[in-house]
Amino acid sequence: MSYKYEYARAALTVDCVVFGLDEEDLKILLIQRDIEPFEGRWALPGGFVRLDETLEESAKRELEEETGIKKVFLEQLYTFSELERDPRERVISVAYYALVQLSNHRVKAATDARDAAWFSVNSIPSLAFDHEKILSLAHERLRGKVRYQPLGFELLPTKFTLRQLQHLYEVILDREIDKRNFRKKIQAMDILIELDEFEQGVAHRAARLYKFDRQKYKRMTKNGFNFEI
Amino acid sequence: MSYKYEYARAALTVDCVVFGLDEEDLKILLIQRDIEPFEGRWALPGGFVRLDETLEESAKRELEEETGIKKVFLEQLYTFSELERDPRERVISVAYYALVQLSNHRVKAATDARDAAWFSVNSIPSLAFDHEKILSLAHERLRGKVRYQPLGFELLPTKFTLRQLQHLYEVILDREIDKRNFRKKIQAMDILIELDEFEQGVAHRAARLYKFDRQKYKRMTKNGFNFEI
DNA sequence: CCAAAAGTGTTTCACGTACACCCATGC
DNA sequence: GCATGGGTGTACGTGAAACACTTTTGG
Repeated sequence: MSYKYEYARAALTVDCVVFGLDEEDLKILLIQRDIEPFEGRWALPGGFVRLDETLEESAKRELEEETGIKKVFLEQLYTFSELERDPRERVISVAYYALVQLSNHRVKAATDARDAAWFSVNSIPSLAFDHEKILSLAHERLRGKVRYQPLGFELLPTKFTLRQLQHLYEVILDREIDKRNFRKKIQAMDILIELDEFEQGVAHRAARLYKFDRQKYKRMTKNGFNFEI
Repeated sequence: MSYKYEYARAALTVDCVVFGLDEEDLKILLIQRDIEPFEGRWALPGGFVRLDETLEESAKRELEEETGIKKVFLEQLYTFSELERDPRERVISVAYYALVQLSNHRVKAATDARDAAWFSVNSIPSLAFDHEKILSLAHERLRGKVRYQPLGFELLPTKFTLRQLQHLYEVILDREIDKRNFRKKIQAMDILIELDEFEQGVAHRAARLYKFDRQKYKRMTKNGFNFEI
Protein backbone atom coordinates (compact mmCIF):
# COMPACT_ATOMS: atom_id res chain seq x y z
CA MET A 1 0.00 0.00 0.00
CA SER A 2 1.19 3.49 -0.74
CA TYR A 3 0.01 7.07 -0.83
CA LYS A 4 0.22 9.46 -3.77
CA TYR A 5 0.29 13.23 -3.70
CA GLU A 6 0.45 15.87 -6.40
CA TYR A 7 3.32 17.66 -4.67
CA ALA A 8 6.25 16.30 -2.72
CA ARG A 9 5.72 16.23 1.03
CA ALA A 10 8.15 16.35 3.88
CA ALA A 11 8.04 13.66 6.53
CA LEU A 12 7.02 14.89 9.97
CA THR A 13 8.40 13.75 13.31
CA VAL A 14 8.20 14.79 16.95
CA ASP A 15 11.15 14.79 19.34
CA CYS A 16 10.94 15.13 23.10
CA VAL A 17 13.38 16.69 25.51
CA VAL A 18 12.51 15.14 28.85
CA PHE A 19 13.87 16.89 31.94
CA GLY A 20 14.19 15.35 35.38
CA LEU A 21 15.82 16.52 38.57
CA ASP A 22 17.67 14.59 41.24
CA GLU A 23 19.78 15.55 44.25
CA GLU A 24 22.75 16.51 42.11
CA ASP A 25 21.55 18.15 38.95
CA LEU A 26 19.23 18.54 36.02
CA LYS A 27 19.04 15.48 33.81
CA ILE A 28 17.61 14.62 30.46
CA LEU A 29 16.41 11.35 29.09
CA LEU A 30 18.08 9.89 26.00
CA ILE A 31 17.59 6.70 24.06
CA GLN A 32 20.21 4.77 22.21
CA ARG A 33 19.08 4.21 18.63
CA ASP A 34 18.68 0.64 17.50
CA ILE A 35 18.15 1.42 13.81
CA GLU A 36 19.80 3.44 11.06
CA PRO A 37 20.54 6.24 10.61
CA PHE A 38 22.76 6.94 13.61
CA GLU A 39 22.40 3.38 14.89
CA GLY A 40 23.99 3.10 18.31
CA ARG A 41 24.05 6.86 18.81
CA TRP A 42 22.18 8.56 21.63
CA ALA A 43 19.17 10.62 20.61
CA LEU A 44 16.03 12.31 21.86
CA PRO A 45 13.02 10.03 22.08
CA GLY A 46 10.64 10.68 19.20
CA GLY A 47 9.30 9.36 15.93
CA PHE A 48 7.00 9.83 12.98
CA VAL A 49 3.66 11.55 13.33
CA ARG A 50 0.60 9.58 12.30
CA LEU A 51 -2.25 11.11 10.36
CA ASP A 52 -4.85 10.40 13.02
CA GLU A 53 -3.16 12.15 15.93
CA THR A 54 -2.24 15.68 16.88
CA LEU A 55 1.38 16.53 17.50
CA GLU A 56 0.88 16.48 21.23
CA GLU A 57 -0.75 13.07 21.09
CA SER A 58 2.09 11.88 18.95
CA ALA A 59 4.69 13.14 21.41
CA LYS A 60 2.92 11.39 24.28
CA ARG A 61 2.65 8.15 22.37
CA GLU A 62 6.30 8.12 21.37
CA LEU A 63 7.36 8.92 24.88
CA GLU A 64 5.41 6.04 26.27
CA GLU A 65 6.52 3.61 23.56
CA GLU A 66 10.18 4.42 23.82
CA THR A 67 10.63 5.11 27.50
CA GLY A 68 7.52 3.96 29.33
CA ILE A 69 6.77 7.48 30.56
CA LYS A 70 3.11 8.53 30.82
CA LYS A 71 1.28 11.54 32.14
CA VAL A 72 3.84 14.30 32.09
CA PHE A 73 3.86 18.02 31.67
CA LEU A 74 4.43 18.53 27.95
CA GLU A 75 4.75 21.72 25.96
CA GLN A 76 5.65 22.50 22.38
CA LEU A 77 9.11 23.95 21.94
CA TYR A 78 9.90 24.71 18.31
CA THR A 79 9.69 23.24 14.83
CA PHE A 80 12.97 22.43 13.12
CA SER A 81 13.16 22.46 9.37
CA GLU A 82 16.76 22.68 8.16
CA LEU A 83 16.99 20.99 4.77
CA GLU A 84 19.72 18.52 5.68
CA ARG A 85 18.79 17.73 9.24
CA ASP A 86 17.98 14.10 8.37
CA PRO A 87 20.28 12.19 5.97
CA ARG A 88 17.46 10.03 4.58
CA GLU A 89 15.13 12.66 3.20
CA ARG A 90 13.41 15.91 4.06
CA VAL A 91 12.16 15.58 7.63
CA ILE A 92 10.63 18.38 9.64
CA SER A 93 10.52 17.84 13.36
CA VAL A 94 8.31 19.41 15.98
CA ALA A 95 10.13 19.41 19.30
CA TYR A 96 8.43 19.20 22.69
CA TYR A 97 9.86 19.45 26.14
CA ALA A 98 8.59 17.47 29.09
CA LEU A 99 9.06 17.76 32.84
CA VAL A 100 8.85 14.64 34.99
CA GLN A 101 9.49 13.57 38.54
CA LEU A 102 12.64 11.63 37.96
CA SER A 103 12.24 9.44 41.03
CA ASN A 104 9.00 8.02 39.63
CA HIS A 105 10.62 7.09 36.38
CA ARG A 106 12.89 4.11 36.39
CA VAL A 107 13.17 4.11 32.63
CA LYS A 108 12.91 1.09 30.40
CA ALA A 109 14.09 0.88 26.82
CA ALA A 110 11.64 -0.24 24.16
CA THR A 111 10.66 0.25 20.50
CA ASP A 112 13.53 1.28 18.24
CA ALA A 113 15.77 1.76 21.24
CA ARG A 114 18.52 -0.38 22.67
CA ASP A 115 18.62 1.51 25.85
CA ALA A 116 17.28 4.55 27.63
CA ALA A 117 19.11 6.50 30.30
CA TRP A 118 19.29 9.77 32.19
CA PHE A 119 22.21 12.09 31.48
CA SER A 120 23.26 15.20 33.32
CA VAL A 121 22.69 18.25 31.10
CA ASN A 122 26.30 19.11 31.82
CA SER A 123 27.67 15.95 30.24
CA ILE A 124 25.67 15.05 27.19
CA PRO A 125 27.19 12.62 24.67
CA SER A 126 27.28 13.37 20.97
CA LEU A 127 23.71 13.10 19.67
CA ALA A 128 22.03 11.99 16.44
CA PHE A 129 20.60 14.46 13.90
CA ASP A 130 20.40 18.07 15.15
CA HIS A 131 19.34 16.87 18.58
CA GLU A 132 22.05 18.82 20.37
CA LYS A 133 20.59 22.00 18.95
CA ILE A 134 17.09 20.98 20.02
CA LEU A 135 18.32 20.12 23.48
CA SER A 136 20.07 23.40 23.92
CA LEU A 137 17.01 25.37 22.86
CA ALA A 138 14.91 23.36 25.29
CA HIS A 139 17.35 24.02 28.10
CA GLU A 140 17.29 27.73 27.33
CA ARG A 141 13.51 27.76 27.25
CA LEU A 142 13.31 25.97 30.59
CA ARG A 143 15.72 28.43 32.19
CA GLY A 144 13.75 31.36 30.81
CA LYS A 145 10.31 30.07 31.63
CA VAL A 146 10.87 28.60 35.06
CA ARG A 147 11.26 32.11 36.49
CA TYR A 148 7.89 33.33 35.28
CA GLN A 149 5.73 30.23 35.47
CA PRO A 150 5.38 27.57 38.14
CA LEU A 151 6.98 24.89 36.00
CA GLY A 152 9.41 23.86 38.68
CA PHE A 153 6.79 21.97 40.65
CA GLU A 154 6.45 19.51 37.77
CA LEU A 155 9.98 18.33 38.50
CA LEU A 156 9.42 17.78 42.23
CA PRO A 157 7.41 15.16 44.11
CA THR A 158 3.95 16.32 45.16
CA LYS A 159 5.25 16.96 48.68
CA PHE A 160 8.58 18.73 48.91
CA THR A 161 10.69 20.80 51.26
CA LEU A 162 11.60 24.43 50.70
CA ARG A 163 15.19 23.32 50.41
CA GLN A 164 14.32 21.05 47.50
CA LEU A 165 12.48 23.88 45.82
CA GLN A 166 15.36 26.26 46.28
CA HIS A 167 17.81 23.66 45.05
CA LEU A 168 15.69 23.26 41.92
CA TYR A 169 16.01 26.94 41.08
CA GLU A 170 19.70 26.97 41.88
CA VAL A 171 20.34 24.07 39.53
CA ILE A 172 18.19 25.34 36.67
CA LEU A 173 19.21 28.98 36.90
CA ASP A 174 22.80 28.03 37.71
CA ARG A 175 23.29 30.51 40.52
CA GLU A 176 23.14 30.52 44.28
CA ILE A 177 20.09 31.92 46.00
CA ASP A 178 19.97 33.42 49.49
CA LYS A 179 18.03 31.03 51.69
CA ARG A 180 16.11 33.60 53.73
CA ASN A 181 15.20 35.80 50.80
CA PHE A 182 14.02 32.81 48.81
CA ARG A 183 11.80 31.60 51.63
CA LYS A 184 10.40 35.04 52.23
CA LYS A 185 9.61 35.50 48.58
CA ILE A 186 8.02 32.13 47.98
CA GLN A 187 5.96 32.32 51.16
CA ALA A 188 4.84 35.85 50.35
CA MET A 189 3.44 34.52 47.08
CA ASP A 190 1.11 32.38 49.13
CA ILE A 191 0.84 29.55 46.63
CA LEU A 192 2.13 26.75 48.84
CA ILE A 193 0.14 24.64 51.25
CA GLU A 194 2.02 24.10 54.49
CA LEU A 195 1.57 20.47 55.53
CA ASP A 196 1.77 18.97 58.99
CA GLU A 197 4.29 16.48 57.67
CA PHE A 198 8.05 16.44 57.75
CA GLU A 199 10.75 14.72 55.77
CA GLN A 200 11.86 11.32 57.04
CA GLY A 201 15.17 9.67 57.79
CA VAL A 202 17.48 12.63 57.65
CA ALA A 203 20.38 12.98 60.07
CA HIS A 204 19.38 16.44 61.21
CA ARG A 205 16.29 18.45 61.93
CA ALA A 206 13.54 17.35 59.57
CA ALA A 207 12.17 20.00 57.22
CA ARG A 208 8.50 20.71 56.77
CA LEU A 209 6.78 19.46 53.62
CA TYR A 210 4.76 21.69 51.29
CA LYS A 211 2.43 21.21 48.33
CA PHE A 212 1.90 23.54 45.40
CA ASP A 213 -1.66 24.92 45.49
CA ARG A 214 -2.55 24.74 41.82
CA GLN A 215 -6.16 25.85 42.34
CA LYS A 216 -5.17 28.92 44.26
CA TYR A 217 -2.48 29.76 41.74
CA LYS A 218 -5.03 29.68 38.94
CA ARG A 219 -7.40 31.93 40.82
CA MET A 220 -4.66 34.39 41.63
CA THR A 221 -3.45 34.42 38.03
CA LYS A 222 -6.92 35.46 36.90
CA ASN A 223 -6.74 38.37 39.30
CA GLY A 224 -3.54 39.65 37.80
CA PHE A 225 -1.00 37.85 39.97
CA ASN A 226 2.34 37.23 38.29
CA PHE A 227 4.57 34.41 39.42
CA GLU A 228 8.22 35.40 39.47
CA ILE A 229 11.36 34.05 41.09
CA MET B 1 3.65 13.95 -11.97
CA SER B 2 3.01 12.58 -8.52
CA TYR B 3 4.80 11.46 -5.39
CA LYS B 4 4.36 8.16 -3.55
CA TYR B 5 5.07 7.39 0.06
CA GLU B 6 4.77 4.25 2.14
CA TYR B 7 2.84 6.05 4.86
CA ALA B 8 0.27 8.80 4.62
CA ARG B 9 1.69 12.28 5.09
CA ALA B 10 0.10 15.47 6.29
CA ALA B 11 0.34 18.58 4.15
CA LEU B 12 2.37 21.37 5.67
CA THR B 13 1.66 25.09 5.50
CA VAL B 14 2.94 28.28 7.07
CA ASP B 15 0.74 31.15 8.21
CA CYS B 16 1.91 34.63 9.13
CA VAL B 17 0.49 37.04 11.65
CA VAL B 18 1.82 40.42 10.52
CA PHE B 19 1.63 43.24 13.06
CA GLY B 20 1.86 46.92 12.28
CA LEU B 21 1.30 50.04 14.32
CA ASP B 22 -0.19 53.38 13.41
CA GLU B 23 -1.27 56.44 15.34
CA GLU B 24 -4.42 54.78 16.61
CA ASP B 25 -3.71 51.17 17.37
CA LEU B 26 -2.14 47.81 16.65
CA LYS B 27 -3.12 46.36 13.31
CA ILE B 28 -2.73 43.06 11.56
CA LEU B 29 -2.59 42.26 7.90
CA LEU B 30 -5.21 39.98 6.39
CA ILE B 31 -5.85 38.74 2.90
CA GLN B 32 -9.17 37.91 1.36
CA ARG B 33 -9.08 34.42 -0.05
CA ASP B 34 -9.69 34.03 -3.75
CA ILE B 35 -9.94 30.25 -3.77
CA GLU B 36 -11.75 27.51 -1.94
CA PRO B 37 -12.01 26.60 0.85
CA PHE B 38 -13.24 29.72 2.59
CA GLU B 39 -13.31 31.68 -0.68
CA GLY B 40 -14.03 35.34 0.03
CA ARG B 41 -13.21 34.97 3.72
CA TRP B 42 -10.43 36.92 5.37
CA ALA B 43 -7.42 34.87 6.42
CA LEU B 44 -3.79 35.08 7.47
CA PRO B 45 -1.32 35.20 4.61
CA GLY B 46 0.36 31.84 4.13
CA GLY B 47 0.57 28.75 1.99
CA PHE B 48 2.12 25.38 1.36
CA VAL B 49 5.72 24.66 2.24
CA ARG B 50 7.99 23.52 -0.56
CA LEU B 51 10.52 20.77 -0.14
CA ASP B 52 13.50 22.93 -0.98
CA GLU B 53 12.95 25.66 1.60
CA THR B 54 13.02 25.95 5.35
CA LEU B 55 9.89 27.07 7.17
CA GLU B 56 11.25 30.53 7.64
CA GLU B 57 12.09 30.85 3.96
CA SER B 58 8.64 29.63 3.17
CA ALA B 59 7.03 32.22 5.41
CA LYS B 60 9.06 34.99 3.81
CA ARG B 61 8.21 33.85 0.33
CA GLU B 62 4.49 33.62 1.02
CA LEU B 63 4.50 37.00 2.65
CA GLU B 64 6.12 38.59 -0.35
CA GLU B 65 3.93 36.77 -2.85
CA GLU B 66 0.68 37.57 -1.13
CA THR B 67 1.28 41.02 0.26
CA GLY B 68 4.48 42.40 -1.28
CA ILE B 69 6.18 42.63 2.12
CA LYS B 70 9.91 41.93 2.26
CA LYS B 71 12.57 42.13 4.93
CA VAL B 72 10.68 41.98 8.15
CA PHE B 73 11.28 40.75 11.64
CA LEU B 74 9.94 37.21 11.62
CA GLU B 75 9.80 34.66 14.39
CA GLN B 76 8.23 31.24 14.74
CA LEU B 77 5.12 31.18 16.89
CA TYR B 78 3.64 27.70 17.18
CA THR B 79 2.70 24.66 15.13
CA PHE B 80 -1.01 23.87 14.87
CA SER B 81 -2.09 20.32 14.30
CA GLU B 82 -5.76 19.84 15.17
CA LEU B 83 -7.15 17.02 13.02
CA GLU B 84 -9.99 18.99 11.49
CA ARG B 85 -8.42 22.38 11.11
CA ASP B 86 -8.57 22.19 7.32
CA PRO B 87 -11.71 20.80 5.65
CA ARG B 88 -9.80 19.41 2.65
CA GLU B 89 -7.42 17.03 4.35
CA ARG B 90 -4.93 16.79 7.19
CA VAL B 91 -2.93 20.01 7.18
CA ILE B 92 -0.43 21.00 9.82
CA SER B 93 0.49 24.63 9.92
CA VAL B 94 3.52 26.35 11.34
CA ALA B 95 2.61 29.89 12.36
CA TYR B 96 5.00 32.82 12.33
CA TYR B 97 4.53 36.35 13.51
CA ALA B 98 6.07 39.35 11.82
CA LEU B 99 6.58 42.95 12.85
CA VAL B 100 6.68 45.66 10.20
CA GLN B 101 6.72 49.41 9.95
CA LEU B 102 3.20 49.92 8.77
CA SER B 103 3.90 53.26 7.10
CA ASN B 104 6.37 51.59 4.72
CA HIS B 105 3.84 49.02 3.68
CA ARG B 106 1.09 50.13 1.43
CA VAL B 107 -0.08 46.61 0.82
CA LYS B 108 -0.99 45.12 -2.50
CA ALA B 109 -3.01 41.98 -3.04
CA ALA B 110 -1.55 39.24 -5.18
CA THR B 111 -1.40 35.43 -5.58
CA ASP B 112 -4.45 33.60 -4.28
CA ALA B 113 -5.77 36.79 -2.74
CA ARG B 114 -8.48 39.17 -3.87
CA ASP B 115 -7.42 41.81 -1.48
CA ALA B 116 -5.11 42.56 1.39
CA ALA B 117 -5.82 45.03 4.17
CA TRP B 118 -4.87 46.14 7.66
CA PHE B 119 -7.36 45.52 10.47
CA SER B 120 -7.29 46.78 14.01
CA VAL B 121 -6.67 43.87 16.38
CA ASN B 122 -9.76 45.09 18.21
CA SER B 123 -12.08 44.55 15.26
CA ILE B 124 -11.10 41.45 13.39
CA PRO B 125 -13.63 39.89 11.01
CA SER B 126 -14.48 36.21 11.11
CA LEU B 127 -11.46 34.33 9.75
CA ALA B 128 -10.87 31.18 7.72
CA PHE B 129 -9.64 27.89 9.26
CA ASP B 130 -8.42 28.25 12.87
CA HIS B 131 -6.82 31.58 12.08
CA GLU B 132 -8.57 33.39 14.91
CA LYS B 133 -6.89 31.04 17.33
CA ILE B 134 -3.52 31.60 15.70
CA LEU B 135 -4.01 35.33 15.77
CA SER B 136 -4.93 35.38 19.41
CA LEU B 137 -1.87 33.31 20.35
CA ALA B 138 0.31 35.66 18.33
CA HIS B 139 -1.19 38.67 20.06
CA GLU B 140 -0.58 37.11 23.45
CA ARG B 141 3.00 36.27 22.52
CA LEU B 142 3.63 39.81 21.34
CA ARG B 143 2.24 41.25 24.57
CA GLY B 144 4.36 38.93 26.63
CA LYS B 145 7.56 39.31 24.69
CA VAL B 146 7.55 43.02 24.02
CA ARG B 147 8.25 43.67 27.70
CA TYR B 148 11.40 41.58 27.82
CA GLN B 149 12.88 42.03 24.38
CA PRO B 150 13.32 45.09 22.22
CA LEU B 151 10.74 43.96 19.68
CA GLY B 152 8.89 47.23 19.76
CA PHE B 153 11.48 49.02 17.65
CA GLU B 154 10.59 46.74 14.73
CA LEU B 155 7.20 48.40 14.61
CA LEU B 156 8.52 51.97 14.57
CA PRO B 157 10.35 53.95 11.91
CA THR B 158 14.13 54.00 12.35
CA LYS B 159 13.89 57.47 13.88
CA PHE B 160 11.15 57.96 16.42
CA THR B 161 10.13 60.17 19.32
CA LEU B 162 9.87 59.00 22.90
CA ARG B 163 6.17 59.70 22.68
CA GLN B 164 5.82 57.25 19.80
CA LEU B 165 7.73 54.64 21.76
CA GLN B 166 5.59 55.14 24.84
CA HIS B 167 2.42 55.02 22.75
CA LEU B 168 3.60 51.71 21.31
CA TYR B 169 3.83 50.15 24.74
CA GLU B 170 0.53 51.64 25.83
CA VAL B 171 -1.23 50.17 22.81
CA ILE B 172 0.36 46.74 23.00
CA LEU B 173 0.19 46.35 26.76
CA ASP B 174 -3.20 48.04 26.88
CA ARG B 175 -2.47 50.28 29.84
CA GLU B 176 -1.44 53.84 30.46
CA ILE B 177 2.17 54.56 31.34
CA ASP B 178 3.43 57.54 33.32
CA LYS B 179 5.34 59.79 30.94
CA ARG B 180 8.18 60.78 33.25
CA ASN B 181 8.75 57.33 34.63
CA PHE B 182 8.79 55.84 31.16
CA ARG B 183 11.35 58.35 29.95
CA LYS B 184 13.53 57.88 32.99
CA LYS B 185 13.45 54.13 32.60
CA ILE B 186 14.15 54.00 28.90
CA GLN B 187 16.92 56.57 29.14
CA ALA B 188 18.49 54.79 32.09
CA MET B 189 18.76 51.68 29.90
CA ASP B 190 21.03 53.65 27.63
CA ILE B 191 20.12 51.85 24.45
CA LEU B 192 18.86 54.83 22.47
CA ILE B 193 20.92 57.21 20.37
CA GLU B 194 19.81 60.80 20.88
CA LEU B 195 19.77 62.48 17.47
CA ASP B 196 20.12 66.16 16.66
CA GLU B 197 16.93 65.95 14.69
CA PHE B 198 13.36 66.79 15.60
CA GLU B 199 9.97 65.83 14.28
CA GLN B 200 8.53 68.02 11.53
CA GLY B 201 5.25 69.76 10.89
CA VAL B 202 3.61 69.47 14.28
CA ALA B 203 1.55 72.31 15.74
CA HIS B 204 3.50 72.41 18.99
CA ARG B 205 7.04 72.02 20.24
CA ALA B 206 8.80 69.43 18.09
CA ALA B 207 10.03 66.33 19.89
CA ARG B 208 13.57 65.02 19.61
CA LEU B 209 14.15 61.93 17.48
CA TYR B 210 15.95 58.83 18.70
CA LYS B 211 17.34 55.65 17.17
CA PHE B 212 17.61 52.22 18.76
CA ASP B 213 21.28 51.30 19.22
CA ARG B 214 21.18 47.66 18.21
CA GLN B 215 24.95 47.19 18.47
CA LYS B 216 25.12 48.51 21.97
CA TYR B 217 22.10 46.48 22.99
CA LYS B 218 23.81 43.29 21.80
CA ARG B 219 26.97 44.13 23.68
CA MET B 220 25.08 44.89 26.85
CA THR B 221 23.05 41.69 26.55
CA LYS B 222 26.26 39.68 26.49
CA ASN B 223 27.27 41.35 29.72
CA GLY B 224 24.11 40.28 31.48
CA PHE B 225 21.87 43.26 30.78
CA ASN B 226 18.17 42.47 30.69
CA PHE B 227 15.77 44.64 28.75
CA GLU B 228 12.52 45.17 30.60
CA ILE B 229 9.68 47.65 30.36
C1' DC C 1 27.68 17.11 72.63
C1' DC C 2 28.51 17.61 67.94
C1' DA C 3 27.25 17.98 63.17
C1' DA C 4 24.01 19.49 59.92
C1' DA C 5 20.46 21.71 58.20
C1' DA C 6 15.95 24.22 59.64
C1' DG C 7 14.21 28.24 60.53
C1' DT C 8 13.80 33.26 61.57
C1' DG C 9 14.51 39.42 61.53
C1' DT C 10 16.58 43.54 60.45
C1' DT C 11 18.98 47.00 57.89
C1' DT C 12 20.17 49.06 53.67
C1' DC C 13 19.64 50.65 49.19
C1' DA C 14 17.71 50.85 44.63
C1' DC C 15 13.99 51.34 42.05
C1' DG C 16 9.15 51.85 40.91
C1' DT C 17 5.46 55.04 41.51
C1' DA C 18 2.97 59.05 42.00
C1' DC C 19 2.66 63.64 41.20
C1' DA C 20 3.13 69.25 39.14
C1' DC C 21 5.26 72.54 36.82
C1' DC C 22 7.84 75.24 33.25
C1' DC C 23 9.27 75.40 28.27
C1' DA C 24 9.16 75.73 23.30
C1' DT C 25 6.59 76.13 19.18
C1' DG C 26 2.97 76.99 15.68
C1' DC C 27 -0.98 79.23 14.69
C1' DG D 1 -1.26 84.88 23.73
C1' DC D 2 -2.99 80.56 23.85
C1' DA D 3 -3.23 75.75 23.02
C1' DT D 4 -0.54 71.69 22.68
C1' DG D 5 2.54 68.53 23.77
C1' DG D 6 7.85 68.39 25.24
C1' DG D 7 10.56 67.98 28.80
C1' DT D 8 12.23 67.78 33.74
C1' DG D 9 12.78 66.82 39.61
C1' DT D 10 11.43 65.12 43.93
C1' DA D 11 9.32 62.64 47.78
C1' DC D 12 7.67 58.24 49.31
C1' DG D 13 7.08 53.49 49.84
C1' DT D 14 7.91 48.80 48.48
C1' DG D 15 10.68 45.23 47.66
C1' DA D 16 15.29 43.08 46.62
C1' DA D 17 19.69 42.09 48.67
C1' DA D 18 22.94 41.33 52.19
C1' DC D 19 23.85 39.42 56.35
C1' DA D 20 24.13 36.11 61.56
C1' DC D 21 22.30 33.67 64.87
C1' DT D 22 19.23 30.24 67.38
C1' DT D 23 16.70 25.84 67.14
C1' DT D 24 15.91 21.07 66.33
C1' DT D 25 17.19 16.48 65.51
C1' DG D 26 19.91 12.18 64.85
C1' DG D 27 23.85 9.84 65.79
